[in-house]
Amino acid sequence: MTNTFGKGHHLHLIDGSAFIFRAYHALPPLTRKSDGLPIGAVSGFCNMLHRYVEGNTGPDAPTHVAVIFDKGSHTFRNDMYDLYKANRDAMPEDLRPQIPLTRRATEAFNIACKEKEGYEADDIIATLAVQARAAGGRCTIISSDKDLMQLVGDGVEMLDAMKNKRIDRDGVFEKFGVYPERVVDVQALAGDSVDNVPGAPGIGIKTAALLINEFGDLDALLERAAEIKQPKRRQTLIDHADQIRLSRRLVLLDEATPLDFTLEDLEVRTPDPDQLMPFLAEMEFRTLTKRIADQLKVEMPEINDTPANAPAAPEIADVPFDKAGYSQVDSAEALQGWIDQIYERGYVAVDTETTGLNEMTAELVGISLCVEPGTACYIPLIHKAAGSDDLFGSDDLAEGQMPLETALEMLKPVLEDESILKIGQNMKYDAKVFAQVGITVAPIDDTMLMSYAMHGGLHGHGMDALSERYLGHTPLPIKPLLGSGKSAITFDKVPLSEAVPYAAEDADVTLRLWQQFKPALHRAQVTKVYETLERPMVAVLADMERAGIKVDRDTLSRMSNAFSQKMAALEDEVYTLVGRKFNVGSPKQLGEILFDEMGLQGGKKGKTGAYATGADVLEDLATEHELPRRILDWRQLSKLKSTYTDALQDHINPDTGRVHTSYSIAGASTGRLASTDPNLQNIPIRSEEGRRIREAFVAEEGKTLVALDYSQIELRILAHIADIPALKTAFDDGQDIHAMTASEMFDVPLDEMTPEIRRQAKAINFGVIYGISGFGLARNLRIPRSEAQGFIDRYFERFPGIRAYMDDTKAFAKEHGYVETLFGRRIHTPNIGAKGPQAGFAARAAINAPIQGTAADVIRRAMIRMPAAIAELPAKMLLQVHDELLFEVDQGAQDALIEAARSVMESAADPVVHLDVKLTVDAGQGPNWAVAH
DNA sequence: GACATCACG
DNA sequence: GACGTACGTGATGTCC
Repeated sequence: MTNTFGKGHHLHLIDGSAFIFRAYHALPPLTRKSDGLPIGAVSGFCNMLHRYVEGNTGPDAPTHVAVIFDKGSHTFRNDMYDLYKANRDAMPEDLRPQIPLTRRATEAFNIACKEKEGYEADDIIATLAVQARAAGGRCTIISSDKDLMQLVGDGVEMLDAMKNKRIDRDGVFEKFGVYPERVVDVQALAGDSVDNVPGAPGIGIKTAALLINEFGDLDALLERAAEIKQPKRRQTLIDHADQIRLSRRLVLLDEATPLDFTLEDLEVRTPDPDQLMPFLAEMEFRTLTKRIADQLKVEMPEINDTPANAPAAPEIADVPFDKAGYSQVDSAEALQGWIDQIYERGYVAVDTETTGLNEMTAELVGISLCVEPGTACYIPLIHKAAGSDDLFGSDDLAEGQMPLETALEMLKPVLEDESILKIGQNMKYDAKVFAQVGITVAPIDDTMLMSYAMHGGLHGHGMDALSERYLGHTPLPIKPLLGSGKSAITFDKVPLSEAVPYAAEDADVTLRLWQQFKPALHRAQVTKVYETLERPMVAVLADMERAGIKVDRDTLSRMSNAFSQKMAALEDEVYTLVGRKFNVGSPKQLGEILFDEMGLQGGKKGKTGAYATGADVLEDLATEHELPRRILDWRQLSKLKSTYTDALQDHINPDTGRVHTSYSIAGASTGRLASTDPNLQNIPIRSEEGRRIREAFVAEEGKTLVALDYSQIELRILAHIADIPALKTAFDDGQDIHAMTASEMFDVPLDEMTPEIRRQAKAINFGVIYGISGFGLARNLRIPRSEAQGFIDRYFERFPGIRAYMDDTKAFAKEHGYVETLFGRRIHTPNIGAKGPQAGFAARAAINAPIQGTAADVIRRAMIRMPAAIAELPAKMLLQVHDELLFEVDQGAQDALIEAARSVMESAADPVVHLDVKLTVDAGQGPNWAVAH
């Protein structure tokens, strides 16, 4: 029988989540030998538990112990403040399936394992610690989390297990400058960027402690804030009193969490070999199993991690590609066999076949699965029987297919199962296809994105290229199956005898790439980049693309007609000026007319022997003759009509009435997204005529478009990376950065600044980002090269950090073959050591990449956090344009959306990177994009 | 399919 | 001392 917990008893409370994360990050991504299941965190966790149990001897040993876990992501703190922990990076997806295993591990060690839905582990810990103290016993909290320090004192201590350091009241004072009972007051003022507790802006722990010690406690401080001597500090506290009180409620732990167990239930129990040994053997931890078996003096259990027991782990190179291993699934029984295999392994490579490349209109035709190299299947679902598509033929389905609904019903639980990792190549495509049939695929891994994280800048990341490069195998091409041109067919018309080997092979290739990339990711030190910047984008972008944006066909159509008329008029004028008709859209014909027939000067032929007739050339010629200006006007209209008013109409989805772009995550080498089909990242804005096209991008009835864009993000990042104090100060003071540069460069006081001088300085600022050269600047500003070089020299003189950054970056690229963003994204620069003009290109690209890439990383982080931050609002994120996010929101909720989204965007770098320069976000709203931007 | 041109950040 | 150059994208039309 157990005694009532009380004097003489000693309770240990282990912060389980802290153990897990420490284990996960301390170890390389180990996988279970028999089947590749990610198991690194479980391994580390077990070792830590074991070490903990071993260390519990002597008079100070605990009499009671429990490991406490978090449960659920939504807690009562989110109800108080929806941005609480909103800037947390999502849990790595290879960690998620390991969480339940750490619970099992705890139980296997015969240690109590507690959690409660809607509460953080910290609250349970607080409740138990207070109970133990009230009962007259002692309590040690095994954690280094500063949020728990408020509990210390009167029998409660903390123990940092890694440093083996005990923290008592004096230890807390050392950390916070106050004793435990005032810790929440200090935290409320200082805030916490990790948990996104706002606090008071500009006040850190030191200042907070100073204030609390002076006034006694937080309530007294807020009440008597007017007495604070420093004016700025005084105003901050007065302005943010509510926010500070909210922060205190967020950091204050709930010491009365309702629990369905008592302290007595936590009494220390000795390990039970019959529970522990089978678990360790199942995890295939050889060393640990042996050690514990010896200590418990029991027999070492057999561990079956050999290929005989483990069909999934043969060496990749050993298994040849052979279609004999590819089967067609034609029945529920056969599919169930595959599903059983998937559950045994915990992962599966998936690929979908559809009727087209556009996920919004394409129909699901079949699904392929692979759980082991060389063994894959294809589940055809709606392939048509041969000849069924004849003009008067039937629409019969081919033989040997199971019903679509049955297959989806069976696969849905697998594809949505938290503990089953779904592996794909370009998973955004497959995720969208599955979303169309009501299946939310998660968790996922994506071989295309793994390659992008490791090999960005080196080569493309399409499956065929990856397979050839990393598997030495050329996958079956799709062309012979579908044909080309007018006679091309869709995949549902492909005979099953050809479809099965093609589709199954794709899943096979994907799985093999994954087995190779998964450990390689860690070796290349880009696991973090992949986990935090690549993989989470898949779901975010899939949702945005599926949402689409409403485009008003009538507006476009009317504009198109107007453009046509203007173009026709311009054409007549052009023909009169030239004296005959010709194709105005042909640069070749135009060049010959301008320079050969009319004899205008300045004609330059490019490498193909044709005259250049670009806008810059025509702009120069416009002073000599009327024709170039007409051509320029015509070209502008032609561009707007063909690319925008006409093409955009063809992209309006008939079902949704909206335009759905597709973003490539792995397209641009710097980390930027690219938008295609249609490209919605280059909708006109710079010219007044073009800008009107944005009027056709409208909000749905009763809604409003909201646009938020980062102000000068690349220059701010440059100021941080190159460490330019003058730029930093200017940004922090909200100055006009180009005017400030001009003033500094040309010794003109700000109040005497002219637009012309400012324009030149602006060009220089941008030039710096692009890897400035005298030639390039001269051409851009249309000034002599020597003058441009003079500007650059002066710029370097005024901001010496810039030149150092450029030189350092080039040297780094030469030495390593890549450059890095602040978040660790690597952009390879294979041409950096080349001879000739190539080297110049590569050097400028290397200088630009960390700046452009860091900005891209920042907005990616904002986008990844955005869904959670706006979950409670009637709003959707629709588009990203490099430094801008566009939302659609119910009328009335605009201001709430702007507040939430701006907060996410402005703090997107936190807590991984602390920028010396603050990021600011401008917001606009309106019925259409022209107004909102 | 290459090239020139031009739309965006 | 000469070389040729601003960074990153995608779509369209011409021409071969």
